[in-house]
Amino acid sequence: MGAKMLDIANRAGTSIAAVSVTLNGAKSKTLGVSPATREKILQAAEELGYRRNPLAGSLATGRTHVIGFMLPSVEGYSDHDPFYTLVANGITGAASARGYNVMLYTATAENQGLRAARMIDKRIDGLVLVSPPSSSPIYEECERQGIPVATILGDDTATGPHIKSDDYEGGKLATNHLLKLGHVKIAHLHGRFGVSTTLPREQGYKDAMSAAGSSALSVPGDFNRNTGRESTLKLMALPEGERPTAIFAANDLSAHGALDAIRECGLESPKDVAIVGYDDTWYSTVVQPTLCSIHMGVADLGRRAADLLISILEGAYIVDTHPVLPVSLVIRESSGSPRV
Amino acid sequence: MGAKMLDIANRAGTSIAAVSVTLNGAKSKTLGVSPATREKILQAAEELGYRRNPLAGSLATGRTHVIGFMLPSVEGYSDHDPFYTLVANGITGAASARGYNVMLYTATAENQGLRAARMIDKRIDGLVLVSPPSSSPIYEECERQGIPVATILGDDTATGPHIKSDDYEGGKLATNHLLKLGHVKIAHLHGRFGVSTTLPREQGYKDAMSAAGSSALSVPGDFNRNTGRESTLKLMALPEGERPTAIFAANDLSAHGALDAIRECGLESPKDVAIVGYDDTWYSTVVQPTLCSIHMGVADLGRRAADLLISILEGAYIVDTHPVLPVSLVIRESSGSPRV
DNA sequence: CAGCTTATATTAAACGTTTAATATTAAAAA
DNA sequence: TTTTTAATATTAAACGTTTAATATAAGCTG
Repeated sequence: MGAKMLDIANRAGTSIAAVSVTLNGAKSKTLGVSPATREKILQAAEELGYRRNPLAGSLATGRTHVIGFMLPSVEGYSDHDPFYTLVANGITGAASARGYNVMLYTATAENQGLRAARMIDKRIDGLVLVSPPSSSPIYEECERQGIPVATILGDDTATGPHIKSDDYEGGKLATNHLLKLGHVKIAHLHGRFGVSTTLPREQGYKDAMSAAGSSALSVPGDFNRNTGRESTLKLMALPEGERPTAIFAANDLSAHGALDAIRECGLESPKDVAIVGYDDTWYSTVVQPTLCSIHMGVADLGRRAADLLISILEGAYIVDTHPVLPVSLVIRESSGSPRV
Repeated sequence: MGAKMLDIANRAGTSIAAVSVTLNGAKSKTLGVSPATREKILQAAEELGYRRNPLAGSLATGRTHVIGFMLPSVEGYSDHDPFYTLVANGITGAASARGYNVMLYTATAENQGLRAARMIDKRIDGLVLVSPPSSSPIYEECERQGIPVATILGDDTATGPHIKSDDYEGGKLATNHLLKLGHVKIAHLHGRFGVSTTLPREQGYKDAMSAAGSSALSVPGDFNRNTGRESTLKLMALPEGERPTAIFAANDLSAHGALDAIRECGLESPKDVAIVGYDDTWYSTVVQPTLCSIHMGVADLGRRAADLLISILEGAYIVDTHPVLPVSLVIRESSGSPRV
């Protein structure tokens, strides 16, 4: 139906090769096109309303100009978390700015292995993974297929590029904020073990505490609301004097659970207990009191990952394949700080 | 690198055509393969670890087995709304169950027209659009390219399949719930005009009110939190006796704004004003009080759209191209109803 | 057994690009 | 003028499938 290169070549009175080189960047070392023919070809293309067929191009070059984006399979959780929408937007934005398309995959129990392999087969040039399980078979599969993988927020044991947020600094930032507000007994509601962000955030907290001469108190958490609530209930049950007056939670969701617990105990935040969360998710502004949180530019993670991946695909020399993106403190009601 | 059909043909001592027919469904009318050769081919494929190259297949057939999914461009809004993640999950789920992949696009101001066309070019078999502007150039472009478009929650003027939720019934359901709780003065915070869900929801509200012999009162809204807040402030300023004791908001976000306003007036929900929202978004459970809302199975919208689209692509006879998915009422604190 | 039909196979032409290997022409150098 | 180099072009072979058009052999029918 649509015009193809042959049609253009015929109309312009040239060869297909000249058309190919003219219409796309000259890849050939030995082929030059004179300004005159170039002009004829461009005009013919214009007149015929030529549209390149990317499929044919991909078959010939082995490059699809498509990168994959695999959503993790945290059942009934990823579903509702705005986090991934943000990452997705970052990825599609950066990709489309560089002329790439994005293929969306959802990881499920079955497709962790072979299914994924089949889906990926030759269809994408590279893959972006978000906080994958540390030993996903997808890595091997991509290596076999020669597809670079950029990982966001996973273990950085992987060979490919790895984008993460400065969790250690975030932990410090949150803790120092509470310390500066005069709190001494600050508890930390830590994240799920096995998730790469958990330890650095806790370490930042510990270092800030010991630098201030306060003793640290970490309590169990797993990033979920209810676990945050339960751990906080235990904290609130501590005898007066030992009870923390502030809590730094490893994410907003568990901070939210902490707020539940505080309310249940007849206490009030930030008056009785100050809270700082982590992620600055959208619901930080929905919760009552609004949640003071560490912001980590989620969309930037996606943008950066896509950008890095594409640079690698295009053979650029990469200075830093393991960037650590900066975090910032977003002050809201729950920390009891006067707005700055 | 990997084995191709030619390699299999050589090893099995047959022709490429036999391999193609054996390994994929027999499309040819005139080609049969005996059980014996079939077996040889399958074994050779197994031994060589054959993987089909979908690109080459697509080039030959003109079918990619990829459907597109375009996120709308509502700046700074779609970013944060878990709604689209749910839709996306529904789509990828249904697509992958039927052997299709999903290409993710983000609509932006520039790519509404030509950019989108370029991106789509030959890469996808069909497209799913979510609440697109009623006269998007994308429709024309897809028509030109012969690509069917399934629309979720848009105007159903489009020729293609259209999946929507039963907004009229939802409006009725919400209103009847409040009526049954004894409310007489119930206001409706309507949605943005021009969005297809706005009018039916309002009509359902009006019909339920008039059936109950109450008079309707619709106030301006646009699905946003602050507008919901402002309209509600005006409602609360009405003289006692005229002030509504309940509000049905066209979505959860504006319901949330209504809660803001109620709190600002020193009132309390549900004690002073009962609220029912719409969408049953994730933050319905985050807000205080938790938000009674109409649930519309967002993931189902995506699932159904993908399913319908693929059926059309595969030439199935479609009974209902404009399904209306059922809604349900999710009772939570803000309506002041005892849990059922 | 000639003449059909059916089952089973192969050939070769697409699909629309890219690009290495040549070929031709023109300009510069000797 | 002849030779060398550079610029500009074409040819044709990939890339890996699908499928229409044939071909061959075997099994029936009368």
